[in-house]
Amino acid sequence: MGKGRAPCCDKTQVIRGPWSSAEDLKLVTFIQKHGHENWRALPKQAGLLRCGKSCRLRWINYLRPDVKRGSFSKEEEDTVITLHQTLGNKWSKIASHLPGRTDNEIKNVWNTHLKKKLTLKDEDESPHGDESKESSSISSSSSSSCTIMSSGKRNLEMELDHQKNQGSSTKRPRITENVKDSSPREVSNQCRPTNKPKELSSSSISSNNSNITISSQVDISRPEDYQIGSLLNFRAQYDVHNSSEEVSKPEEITAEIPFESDYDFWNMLDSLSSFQSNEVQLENAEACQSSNFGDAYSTGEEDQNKKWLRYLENELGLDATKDENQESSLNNAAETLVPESFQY
DNA sequence: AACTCAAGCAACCGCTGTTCA
DNA sequence: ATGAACAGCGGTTGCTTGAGT
Repeated sequence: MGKGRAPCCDKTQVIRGPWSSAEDLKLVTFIQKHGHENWRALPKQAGLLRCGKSCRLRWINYLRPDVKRGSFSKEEEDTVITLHQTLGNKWSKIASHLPGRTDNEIKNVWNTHLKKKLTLKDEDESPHGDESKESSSISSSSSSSCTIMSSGKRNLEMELDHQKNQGSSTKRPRITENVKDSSPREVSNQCRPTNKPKELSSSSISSNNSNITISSQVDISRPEDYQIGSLLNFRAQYDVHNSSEEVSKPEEITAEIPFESDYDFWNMLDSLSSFQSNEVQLENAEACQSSNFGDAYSTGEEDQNKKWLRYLENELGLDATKDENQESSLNNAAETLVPESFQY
């Protein structure tokens, strides 16, 4: 026996880089059917040319149904800041306090936003030594990513653009031509300073489901309940319709409320209304809360499985499903993606 | 319009902890 | 007790995108 560990996979035999929609679908399909008891064996069994680690990461950070996406709310940021003070860079520990957020996401937010904000805050405070500023400085960091925007004007424009578009449900996810990466970026950049509303892709599904996971008693078919539900864990301070003192400044409006993601969410919801039954959502969420996603589905939730797949495929831009035959076509597709030879 | 630069994020890398034979 | 196999974690990298010039 040689010392040292064998590499987790033969790197010459695996694909690296961004995941394609087809790969995502393969992975989700497989995990739904069989769970993920063995990450190392999973890629082979699922017909993926990926390292097991890569599959795991993709699932946990992106494909898992209860993953929440979009910009961090002020409460979430405050939670991260607070927890970081006590836990340090224990991202997974911090993530455990933020339902639906992944350690990777929190780490990124910390490194890109929060660290800077705290640095700025320190610089602001140190010359004056004014402790009383603390709360305001953190809430100015409220920033969520959006406050980082240098220009309040731009922020305001975003908000106005929002309002302008609210009546329209025509905003659709941008389907990139690049098959290599249909997914993550468009979604996660919702907070980027731009006048063009960001569009959702596959991850919006996760955001959707995560909110249900968080607040299973909430009727997600109603916007107000969605709003409450999505923020339930953060004491639901952000009533979109009630302006608190924090939203008195234009710069802070978009920062205070993860509104853009909500907006996208509703557009998406419109287009998917036929799919979104609460029961399905709740049961999917419950299923996914168990560590082994597949187990829940092996209990005879075949129907929901199909719907979930259809939904995912739609989100991934593999939208071959427009009519009543959606389910069967998707199932066929899914079946072909998972090697038939593989049997548990 | 073209270019440069910085921000943001997904994915990778390598290490550690845990489990099991 | 030992070491291999595996999952998980945290740090880092590299690509994409939008803003600024």
